[in-house]
Amino acid sequence: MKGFIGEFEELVLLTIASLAEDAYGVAIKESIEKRADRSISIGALHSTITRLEEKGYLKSWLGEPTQERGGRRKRYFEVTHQGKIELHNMKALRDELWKLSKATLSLAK
Amino acid sequence: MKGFIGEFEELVLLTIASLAEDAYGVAIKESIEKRADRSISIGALHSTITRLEEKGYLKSWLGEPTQERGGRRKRYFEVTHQGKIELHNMKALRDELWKLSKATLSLAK
DNA sequence: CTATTTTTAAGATTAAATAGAAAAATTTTT
DNA sequence: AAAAATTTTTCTATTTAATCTTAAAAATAG
Repeated sequence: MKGFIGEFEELVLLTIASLAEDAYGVAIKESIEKRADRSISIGALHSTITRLEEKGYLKSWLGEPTQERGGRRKRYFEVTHQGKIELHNMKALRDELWKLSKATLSLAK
Repeated sequence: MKGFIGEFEELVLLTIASLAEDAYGVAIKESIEKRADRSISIGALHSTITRLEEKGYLKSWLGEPTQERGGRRKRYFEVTHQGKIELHNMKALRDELWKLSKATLSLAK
């Protein structure tokens, strides 16, 4: 067990958090594609989600069938407490490094 | 060619930026270990650095031999303009997601 | 030549991407 | 109403890329 979170794993966790009540596969995919301006495959998303659940950073449950059009029941996701802690840790580290590098990383010519 | 930066690649870039004038292998390794409280191998660091140079996010040059103890000459690193842009993009996306998820990600019980 | 410091290379493991099959629900057709 | 087709979504298998581990090689000083 290692515990580190990859770049895509972190993006998925943050997106799920931002979607709150409506975090299921297809909505997560569309949200990432819109915000990150990057096209992702649903398969890549799903295998990442499975990995995150195994690591204990994500939990899920099946929703009730909606009376809209067709379709399989949605599986909803939520970031666990442990997942939130990891996200906070990663943010704290990056914020510190950005603070230290502010001058160096300026894009001004 | 894809262009995405992995979790460790980003950490390395930020650390190099934060070290400014003294960014060479061993110093980078020690800085990461101290700040991230995570032990890394020098080999993992160097293969990541090589990848970042190939992608154009990092440039390097050999330093002069120091007249201290023995040892090979140091190779110094610097984040390229392209690398800075990538770091800025990643930061902007995460900042946005954090802003949207603030309530959800609170650690309060 | 020996000890030190650092880089570099090779091989194994884990994360992420691609491609597409399988399920479950609704709608249309016979 | 049963069968077939359609829609929406989840899940599986395989390949490719990122990361880790281990250890060898190179350069410098004494």
